[in-house]
Amino acid sequence: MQIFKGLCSETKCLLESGLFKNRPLFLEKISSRPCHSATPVFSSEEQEAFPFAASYSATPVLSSEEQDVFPLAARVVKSLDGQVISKMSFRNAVKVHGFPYFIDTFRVFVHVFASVGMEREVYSLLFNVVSYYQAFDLDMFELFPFLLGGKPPHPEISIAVFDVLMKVFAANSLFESGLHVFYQTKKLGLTPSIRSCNFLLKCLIGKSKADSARMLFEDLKTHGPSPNVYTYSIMMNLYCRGQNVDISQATDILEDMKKSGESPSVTTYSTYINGLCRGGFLDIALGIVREMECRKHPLNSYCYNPVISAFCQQGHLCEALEVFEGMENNGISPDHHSFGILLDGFCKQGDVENSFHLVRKMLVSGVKLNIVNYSSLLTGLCKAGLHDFSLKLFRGLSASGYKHDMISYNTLVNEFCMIGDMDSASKLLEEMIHYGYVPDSFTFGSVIRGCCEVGLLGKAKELFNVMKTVGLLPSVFVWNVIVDRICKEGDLEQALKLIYEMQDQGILPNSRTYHAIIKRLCDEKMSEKALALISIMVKFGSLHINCFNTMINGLVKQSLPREAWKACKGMLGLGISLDIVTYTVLIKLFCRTNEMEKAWFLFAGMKKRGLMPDVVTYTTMMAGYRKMGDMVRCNALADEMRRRM
DNA sequence: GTAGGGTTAG
Repeated sequence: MQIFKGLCSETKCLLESGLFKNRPLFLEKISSRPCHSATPVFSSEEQEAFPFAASYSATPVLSSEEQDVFPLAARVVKSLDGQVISKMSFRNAVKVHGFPYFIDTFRVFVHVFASVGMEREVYSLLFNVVSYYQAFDLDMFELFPFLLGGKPPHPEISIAVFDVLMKVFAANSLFESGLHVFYQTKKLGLTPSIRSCNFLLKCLIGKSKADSARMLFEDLKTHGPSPNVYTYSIMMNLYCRGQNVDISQATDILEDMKKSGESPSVTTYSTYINGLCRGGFLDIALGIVREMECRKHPLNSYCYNPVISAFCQQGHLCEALEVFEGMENNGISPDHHSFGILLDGFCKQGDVENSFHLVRKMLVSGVKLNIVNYSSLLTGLCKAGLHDFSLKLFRGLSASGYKHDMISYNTLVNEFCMIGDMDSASKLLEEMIHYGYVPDSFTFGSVIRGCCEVGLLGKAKELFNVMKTVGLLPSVFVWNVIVDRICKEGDLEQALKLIYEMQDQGILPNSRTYHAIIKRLCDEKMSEKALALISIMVKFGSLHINCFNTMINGLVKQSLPREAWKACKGMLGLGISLDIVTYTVLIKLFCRTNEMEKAWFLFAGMKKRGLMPDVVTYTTMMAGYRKMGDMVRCNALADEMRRRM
């Protein structure tokens, strides 16, 4: 065993004999005896109990040769049960002996354990003292000089202590103190271990202290200890996670690694691949996976899962499945996440058949479905219109011992609200409250939208106020639902009033808010006002293509082709490309004016651009030809549509 | 206590 290294053979024999195992006696006595630095370490009974310790019994704990005492005391401590340390209450010991004395004893123990590499015990001791300092609001900065004890540092022991202290501070989110230990350790001419620095870095990032993390990382690169592959992977994760992916910074990490001679690991790559997928660079991500396959670089499910997820999010389930199967063909078994991602993808599309096929595969592979997977299935069944079956599954899960969570409840509540089945939604809502779940913004949003769907605007507004009363800030989604309903009911003035109100409450209207207004203005043939609103909005931020499509559609409906084209050009000028809806609206424009050649030109053009015409596009074209009496072309298009759909 | 991933609305 490593901790026996360097011990004399007699002592080693004694330790290995098991004679001194499970003897918490020593610590208990030490901590319960009022002891001064000059008091002998061992009582007479202890000298009997620990014969080998007797020869050191005259050595004071805090003598001038303190550091020589540590390894000796370590031999004694090793013979005790390590649990003693973790069970020891710093607070109680301080109560018994008083702070000034006990902290001295405590320092000795920390050093004793550090000197023999018993890091767990050092961690436990320091965790105790830091918790005490926190509870009594003491100055953490005292701990560093205190642990030094006013002496020159022992190179190995001090590093072992400060490394753990850094970790304890980091684990408790005491970052200033953690960084202080890092810089003070270096000031003493010592080098903290890169492991502890990595842990501090990871904790900083975990608590959104990105700036501090970056500063620490830069410090490590320039002044050491040199970052290792873990350090780079942690930093890679900073730039690749969450909503704000910074792919250029992430790519710089790879460059930094190259310069420093560190090779990216499969974790570094999988994190980068995740960032690429989240940042919208799916093709590059897939390219990296393929290259890793070609180069026989180690790959695992972490590399494939983000790619599968990104394809699912785009609704490209065929591609997602292809990657999933490709991964299996490469000898990498899909894990629970791989299945979960793909299952959710199928469910979001309401593809019950493929979902259940995958469920069977999961069961065959020995992967047990969890509540997350079942939540996906609940959604899938509802998306396929099988709400009753979804509810049955929901009930069956409870009967099988699964515990529903907020998400599974919210999923079903939301789906029932979406089809306006407010009775079923209310029953579930009551049930979830009965089981102790507090409706959150999502629950309220769903129910408010449900009420709006079925025309219960009064009830929706009531719930909207309840939300505010219980301290839930309605999100922009909830505001939009209300604004949308009010617009649909034709009360433009009230809708605009609400938009001011939401701004006053710090919620910025988004493209969807304005879409509701633009749609209403167009429906009321007030296209000029809608155009004016769009031009104002463009100045404030990017408008979703739906706003332009609704606008252009309104102009076409009002037979204002010139204005429609102008809006279309304006949209292109902003760098927004025409989508299937825009093409369809423009095709409708030409069909109305019997300009079928132009309509055909657009129809062919969209296909050339890779935009697949949908049912609306086909039927618009077909209606145009039928109006012209060209049944041959009309039927040809009907055949083509049947073939493609 | 040196690194990475999946579930709820328009």
